[in-house]
Amino acid sequence: MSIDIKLPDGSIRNYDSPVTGYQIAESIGPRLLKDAICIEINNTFKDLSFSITENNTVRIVTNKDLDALHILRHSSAHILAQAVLNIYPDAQFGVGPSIENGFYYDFLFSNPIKESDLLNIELEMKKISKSSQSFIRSEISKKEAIKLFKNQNLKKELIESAETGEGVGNESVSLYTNNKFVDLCMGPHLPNTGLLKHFKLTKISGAYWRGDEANVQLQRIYGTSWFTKEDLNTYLTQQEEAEKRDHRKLGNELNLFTSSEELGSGNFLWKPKGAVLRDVIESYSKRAHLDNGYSLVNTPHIGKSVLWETSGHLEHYSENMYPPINHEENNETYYLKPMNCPFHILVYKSDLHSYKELPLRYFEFGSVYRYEKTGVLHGLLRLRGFTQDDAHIFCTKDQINDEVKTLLSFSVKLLGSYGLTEIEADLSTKPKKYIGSDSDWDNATSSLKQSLTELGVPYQIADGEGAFYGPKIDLHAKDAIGRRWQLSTIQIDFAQPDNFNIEFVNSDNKKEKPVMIHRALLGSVERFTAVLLEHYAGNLPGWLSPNQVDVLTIGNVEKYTDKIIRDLKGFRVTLDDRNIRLGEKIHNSEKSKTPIQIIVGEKDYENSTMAINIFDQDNNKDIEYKEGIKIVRKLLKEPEFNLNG
RNA sequence: GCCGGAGUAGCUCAGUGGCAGAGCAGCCGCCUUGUAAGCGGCAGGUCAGGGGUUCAAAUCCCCUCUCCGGCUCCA
Repeated sequence: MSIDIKLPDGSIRNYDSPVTGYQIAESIGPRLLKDAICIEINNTFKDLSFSITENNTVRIVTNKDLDALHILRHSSAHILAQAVLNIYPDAQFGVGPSIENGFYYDFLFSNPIKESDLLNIELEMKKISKSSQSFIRSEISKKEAIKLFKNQNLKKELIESAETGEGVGNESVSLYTNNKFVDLCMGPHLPNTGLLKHFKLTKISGAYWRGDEANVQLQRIYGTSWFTKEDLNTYLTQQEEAEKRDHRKLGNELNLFTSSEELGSGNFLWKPKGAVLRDVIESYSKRAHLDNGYSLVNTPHIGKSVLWETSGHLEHYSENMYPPINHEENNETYYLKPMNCPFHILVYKSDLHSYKELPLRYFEFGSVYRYEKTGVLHGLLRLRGFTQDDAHIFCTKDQINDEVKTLLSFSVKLLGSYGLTEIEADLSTKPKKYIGSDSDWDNATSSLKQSLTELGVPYQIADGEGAFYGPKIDLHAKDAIGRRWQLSTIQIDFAQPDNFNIEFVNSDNKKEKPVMIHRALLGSVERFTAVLLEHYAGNLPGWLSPNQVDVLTIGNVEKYTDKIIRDLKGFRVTLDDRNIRLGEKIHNSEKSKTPIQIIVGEKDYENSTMAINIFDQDNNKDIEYKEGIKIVRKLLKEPEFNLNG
């Protein structure tokens, strides 16, 4: 008996049945055998030792393959657990998958371990790696498995709960053994532990058992693992690069914003330079809105409780709302607003509307307050008080299609103006619990889908992730180092028009309910500022930079600098005419990340020239005056916003 | 909210039970300065806040606040 094995290049090799991945790799070449990690067969990955008994197509996965990294990291997690159990024999171990860039394993220790213990665990892992232990797969019955893991309650629970996954099948369970360490696992694994060479344990954290807040909290150890030293170093360098871009660090260094223990968590104070940056960001967006069919509205920060009862916020969202503000004398209760929509609806309701007016688009930079759990707060990215570039569009059902399409294109253009040009979308569809008719949902969802397709925005479907009152699109932007940030959200709402009973008069002179579209494009101004800072690593483009030009003098050229500052009126220019060396002035200017330095001395005054240093470019000396001013103005020009361009 | 780590001058940080420190920034002088930090001096502290242990606490213990890394959450 023999079997034919077809390889990805189309060639067919004949073997005596059964044949393993090892044997196939070996028959092709010693180099391949050395690099082989596992095999892919019928779209699943199997160990090299897996025995193939029938004709099939087989791919040898090598350490050059992206899929192999996943295997490496999964095996790294096993070795981590093995090391931990060697050092802490009474530790309980839970689950340990591979994740992006690395792996983790969850443990329950009798005494919590500390970050400083990681080094010791890492050394133990290195020992295991050096001894090159083979990973051997076996299957035993559930009953036997429970006996085997009699001292491991977490493992027992995994086996007993009988969910498939983590090596648990219906009747039997799959195990992997290396040396004396046994773990439940579907595999596949590296051929042996010796292939784990370039790794690092990175952090330690808490994690709920099986992801449920009600369960015991385990200690999770994270690590990263790679096939080559270069890859590991590249990753670690990238991490450092990301740290340098941290907006909290930059915000402090560049004097943009600050927090205070006395102020309380989740809110920031904007210092003069930061406030300028905010204002530039907001002004640009506001102009774009006003030029494209939006009306500006303005609404307060608090509203009476009846408003939040009508909107359903008190029923559905109260956990995230600040506690009520009671005015006992007047027997009134107010709430800080967690969203702007009820106020915009009140604006809508204050007039009678004709179908001829629709769509009506109300826009506001609305500050909202949400009582987020302390642990989730994160710089400007997750706050308790923040400002949405919020708008609510009131339109007819027939107008949804056009509105969404315009909106998407508006958002992509707007984000692009700030320099975020790589946009991807998530389309969230009908959840289990929802209101409104199925046909409304279907129509709205297909409108969203159609707009994404027509505008060529790549998207994924987030099945069942929509809000209970309507489907939505979230836009994500990729930054300069490839991170994905959620920014815009476009949400169709069938509920609020009902809750507030808002209407318009249609062409038959009948009252009809409009549909509402909620949308925030930058998301929150605070969060957006943080994303821009991280995207540009603090080196903001000229038009956004809080300070645009530093004029640095050599000697006394007051008349000349007066003229320069006059000719750059309207731009944000700072003069440094102190009696210190030029090198120091340049150093200070660079440190503050000012994009342009104009340097002038007496020679320049006499010749009517200037030197211009531009961020990230070669320096230019002896530029003729008018030419220099022209260059600077051009560099600082804000991008044009043209929706149809 | 939960687990773990941390909080020392405006900023970055050193200081593990025995006198509160450095660099930068600030202020005052000197240097007249042409492409990434001239020189000298002065000033700056509730060691996050409160309680405890100790002859003695920035340091050890407890509580609170704030921050950091995660988990959970983000209708």
